[in-house]
Amino acid sequence: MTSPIQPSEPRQETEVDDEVDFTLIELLFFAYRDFTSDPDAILASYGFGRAHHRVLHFVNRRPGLTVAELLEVLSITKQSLARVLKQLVDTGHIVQVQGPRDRRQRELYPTKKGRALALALALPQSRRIHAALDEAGIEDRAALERFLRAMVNPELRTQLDRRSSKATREQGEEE
Amino acid sequence: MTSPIQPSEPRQETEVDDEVDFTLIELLFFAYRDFTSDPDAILASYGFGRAHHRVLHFVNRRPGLTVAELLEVLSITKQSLARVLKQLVDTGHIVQVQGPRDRRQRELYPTKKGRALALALALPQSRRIHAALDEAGIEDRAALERFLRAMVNPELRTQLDRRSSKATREQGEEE
DNA sequence: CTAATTATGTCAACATAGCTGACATAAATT
DNA sequence: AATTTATGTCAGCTATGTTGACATAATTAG
Repeated sequence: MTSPIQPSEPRQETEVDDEVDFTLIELLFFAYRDFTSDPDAILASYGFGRAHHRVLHFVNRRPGLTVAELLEVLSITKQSLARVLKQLVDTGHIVQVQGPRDRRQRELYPTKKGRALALALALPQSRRIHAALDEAGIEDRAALERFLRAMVNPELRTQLDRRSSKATREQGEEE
Repeated sequence: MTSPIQPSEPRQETEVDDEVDFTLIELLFFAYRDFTSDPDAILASYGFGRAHHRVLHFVNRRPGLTVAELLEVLSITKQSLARVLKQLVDTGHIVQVQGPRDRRQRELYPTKKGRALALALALPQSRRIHAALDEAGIEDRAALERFLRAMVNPELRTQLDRRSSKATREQGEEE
């Protein structure tokens, strides 16, 4: 068994075996793994999974978006959405309203209950983010936002800004 | 169609409806979604999924780690790992070596083929990261690393630094 | 007005990747 | 010699995604 040659100089920050940034790849993996772990306990107590979380999040953020718009943001099929959305409607977290201009469309709105759950799920994630910003001593939050935005496929970046144009329209308070 | 009321002042950066940082939550979601999308096409052509990617990544990064260590890093059960690992072994991407001190253990090593695939999968991710760093004009990469590290649960941060302690041990070249 | 298209819903079958529980084996430890 | 540990394996279940086919109602095009 040949023992490997020890390099005379310590390993450089830039890995030798690659032109590939394994460090940041791995940091993203771990950061996101724990970031998504926060809401899981809450969801489990509702019998919900991450799919419900994503749907509720976007309906809460873009009230009045249509089924088609939601499918586009989530990049899933309508059959996948159907099960999860039905449960959220049945449990009174989301309501479907016939579109005013186009009555084929179903606009999706969170109920009070839905907004409360969306907030409860977002809170630990928000806390984690801010604790990390503090701990890391991040002064330039805007730079982090720019970086994350730049990680998104250019053709999909419109999804980032596109808060619902209907967000300020009339919303009958339901439930 | 009632046209929405235009606020007299533009929306503040700090959202009004929440003490919750929806902006960064959503940016993390989209950034990670597209970050993980890169390797999917490659994996599909091998008949592999993201589970294979994660296993191969960590075996490549921590050559010689044991099955138990891999389970800990991935936070999955051995039954979940079994199917995926078996496929990677059968296709010659990973080899299992009986542990030298403890012969019950199986140390996992990537083959040349495995290393090549791990690199091919990591390349587009690394390119995306560096393009984003450039585009966002990130000068302080260390700050980003600190932030991502701080996002990880403290008790799990040891996983970040723990490059395999056996990485420099003998590795017979196989395949 | 009729025909075609669109938005949505639904049924059925399937794939992937996770899970629990139970049990087996070999090696190490007590 | 008995127990514990590391791993493997079988069986069945769940969550979340997929495709394909078809139905309905509403809008749009001709």
